[in-house]
Amino acid sequence: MLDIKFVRENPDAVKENIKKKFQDEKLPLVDEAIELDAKKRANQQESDELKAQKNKTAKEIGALMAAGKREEAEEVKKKVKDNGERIAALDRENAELSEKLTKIMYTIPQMIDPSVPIGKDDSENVEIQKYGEPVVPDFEIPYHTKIMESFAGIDMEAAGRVAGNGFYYLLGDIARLHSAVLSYARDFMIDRGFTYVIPPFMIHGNVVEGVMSFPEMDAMMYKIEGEDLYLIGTSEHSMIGRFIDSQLPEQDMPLTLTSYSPCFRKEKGAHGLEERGVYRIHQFEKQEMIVVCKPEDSPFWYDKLWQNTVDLFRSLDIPVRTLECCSGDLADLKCKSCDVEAWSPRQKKYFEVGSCSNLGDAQARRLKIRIKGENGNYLAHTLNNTVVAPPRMLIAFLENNLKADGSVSIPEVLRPYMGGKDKLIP
RNA sequence: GCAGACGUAUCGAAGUGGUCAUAACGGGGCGCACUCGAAAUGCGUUUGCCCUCCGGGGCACGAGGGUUCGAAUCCCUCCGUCUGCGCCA
Repeated sequence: MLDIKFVRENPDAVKENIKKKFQDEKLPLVDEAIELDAKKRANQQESDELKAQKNKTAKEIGALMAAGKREEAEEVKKKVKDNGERIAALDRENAELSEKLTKIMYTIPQMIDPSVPIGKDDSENVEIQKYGEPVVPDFEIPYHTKIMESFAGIDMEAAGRVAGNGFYYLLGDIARLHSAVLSYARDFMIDRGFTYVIPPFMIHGNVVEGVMSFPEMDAMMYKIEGEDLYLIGTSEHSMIGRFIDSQLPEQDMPLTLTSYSPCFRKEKGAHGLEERGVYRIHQFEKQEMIVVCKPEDSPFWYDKLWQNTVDLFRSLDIPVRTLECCSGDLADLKCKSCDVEAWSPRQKKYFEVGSCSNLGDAQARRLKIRIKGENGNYLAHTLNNTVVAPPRMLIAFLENNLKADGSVSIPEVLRPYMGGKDKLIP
């Protein structure tokens, strides 16, 4: 979300930004917003003036009453020009204008970072880094559910009966591997100075509205019946929600947090052939990183964040590449983002395992997350990134560590979490 | 979940229809003075948002409504905290 002042003063830059994101249909919104804003300000001024008058008169009456001049007070009372209705009408109209304006402001995309490559859609995303050799072994890599089955590690059928499509039972070593990856990821981030957090897994509607757009909410969030509670789609929701309407002391910056949570998503929309198994599911677990920092520090943290994910995957012998989102593929609230993708030797291509975003001050403006500095307050910058999100991550893990004999080797860093085992044998 | 009490600044807290909102009183923080330095003492300072013709104006006493010329104060709804009881991993 942009600052309306910025839009007012730089309408051309805002329009240029919209064009860069190939959303020309949104161009008229800019002038609409400016018009609504002007109307709103004029209204507020009139309303404020009337209120000033009203306050003044009420005070006069008060002074007379206090002085015991009851009759004079009654006189002034009679003369009070009742502007109440006019004030109420103006305020009501302004509430409507504000609502309309906010809706538009939510729709106008964030200014993208100048470094973001221009492109229409994800086909024009740009590879910025590649680590490890994307090996294609000389034996066939089965579909990930088949690998899991060879260890008696998954029961999709029962999950379907019990909870429906999009759920899973993980069993035995595969389940242990799942927990091991999360524990390892947690410690990996703690070692890098992040504070471990377990947040609420359900949040109120107003927090949901603060952290995402309505269409997103509708497509993702599960609501608890009869309660003002939603299951979180990612811990980012409750992690950022924690700072709603707060002023953070400047000396505490940056806040570097790593949170664990289960994630629940409706995943409305098409499910392709490659999205079977545990690739796209209604429930998964995720270790996440969140940074709240001063505006000038957010580019530094952005690079640091996605690099963390790359380092983690490398330590597990999984080849990865990092793909920067081009302007057209960038979500409206983000000013820069990239996906970390892991190599799939079965599909012979990379697939997304993490997503790193710099939201700039967009979330902070919506949620009023400010930093209290020596020279006044200013909006914070917020960033988030996936550390690791199993069971999807296990797909990459199993495919890359599978040996010809059907065993799966356990990288050294993970062994302490797997009871010392160096390989899993079917 | 039930019952009672409470919600005012950085903390404790006063105010119960008008001159009481930067907001009494006290603590904390910061600055200054005294001191070789510190403690003690004294003086000063210590919210955020919106609009602005830069003179100023408006809003916020948990949140939202209502009564009134005027609400921290009276009424209604909701939220939260504490205490007791109940229930529970």
